[in-house]
Amino acid sequence: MYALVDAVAFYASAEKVFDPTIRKRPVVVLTNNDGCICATSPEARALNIPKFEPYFKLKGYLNQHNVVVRSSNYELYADLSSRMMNVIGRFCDNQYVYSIDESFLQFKGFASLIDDWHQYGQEIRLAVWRETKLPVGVGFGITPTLAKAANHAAKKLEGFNGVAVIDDKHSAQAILSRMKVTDVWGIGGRLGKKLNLMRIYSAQDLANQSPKNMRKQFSVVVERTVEELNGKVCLSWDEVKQDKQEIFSTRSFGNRVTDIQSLKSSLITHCAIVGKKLRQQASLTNRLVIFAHSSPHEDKFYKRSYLYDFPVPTSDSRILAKAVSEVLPLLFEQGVRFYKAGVGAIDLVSERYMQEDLFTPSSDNQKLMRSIDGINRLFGKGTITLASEQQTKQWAMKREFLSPRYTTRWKDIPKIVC
DNA sequence: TCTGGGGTCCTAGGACCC
DNA sequence: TCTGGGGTCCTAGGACCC
Repeated sequence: MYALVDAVAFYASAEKVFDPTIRKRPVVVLTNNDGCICATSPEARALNIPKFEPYFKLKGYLNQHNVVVRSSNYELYADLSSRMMNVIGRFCDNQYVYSIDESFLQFKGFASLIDDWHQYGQEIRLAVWRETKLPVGVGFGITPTLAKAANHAAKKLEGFNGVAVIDDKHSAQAILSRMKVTDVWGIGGRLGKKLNLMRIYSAQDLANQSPKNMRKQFSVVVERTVEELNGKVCLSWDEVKQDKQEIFSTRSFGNRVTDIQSLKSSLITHCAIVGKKLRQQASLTNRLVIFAHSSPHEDKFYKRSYLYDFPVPTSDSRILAKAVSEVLPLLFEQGVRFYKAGVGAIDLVSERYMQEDLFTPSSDNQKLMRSIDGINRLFGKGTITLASEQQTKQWAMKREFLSPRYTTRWKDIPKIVC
């Protein structure tokens, strides 16, 4: 048995944790640079506020309905996320944190101890609420895809109250026939349109298809989805939590960047982020993509990207940063108003199978990098950085409606006034 | 005044090689 | 009369997710 547990409108709910005055009000949270709306509380959803629309287009409507607007407060969300994940992790044999607000659970030995999954789901919800004040939905299923579907039902369909269980053909059919095909994990708008043309409208319609045929018409991914909807596990636990094949860090700038120093310091910050993520999954990269471009909404779109090949695969942030320094003059052009830049590690290999180069002595210093990761974990992000990250913060993002970092900064700690 | 997210994986098509 | 291979690598764009 698997479960998927995730938070209801996580960012919006996180904003409500330490601010009870907005608990009952519509809340929206914006993406980086206050660009788009990326989370809507149930009250905001009731006002038909769409997700991923540019904020400036909806400003008037939001004001008119007295909607609370917040910038993304990642420090807060990351901390609340780890608290939430800790609580959830107590309830299963195996937990895989799939994104900031959702985790898959696997039940092996635990399963024999549980006789009522519905009740167990409610226990999880209650524990998370009691300890973090975050509302979560719980879906149980005999495959990961069915757990996802149950989770959708738990939160979006009438009559489930936050928990849904798919443990046989019957319960699967009852839920899948009430779901649109595009509500299935992995089926988006484009595929949905094509499927509709084939008279496949509900999730159950999709489950009724022949997997072989779906592979022919679409891809392996759709084939596996159909199998999973029918209770056959295709995404084994190891596959669900597979290592990433590529790791990117990219960001649009708070203000357009026109000088080479700012571009450099942003790119090197991205290197540090990518390096850290590589080390987290014990991977090394053979090549780095480095890119920068102007706004796609501008008349003449400037875009350049370069591939940098390392003689020896690495996860050392300093070596990644050196690649940026080399490529930078080719990337930068005077007069361009840069809108976004980033780096991506592609062609990853496991640390375990690292192939040393006979002629290039390794300058990779795993121990140093691990120590830096440890110090930053202990004393906070940014305690130790590469010097070139620091040179300028001109490019930092815009966050006009930022709430306090209640749990990660002493000066922001909530005060109780009697 | 101007404003438009971030991340991952897959695929089709082209270039190139023998 | 008409016909012409197979593999690898790269890139851009598509698709999906939250």
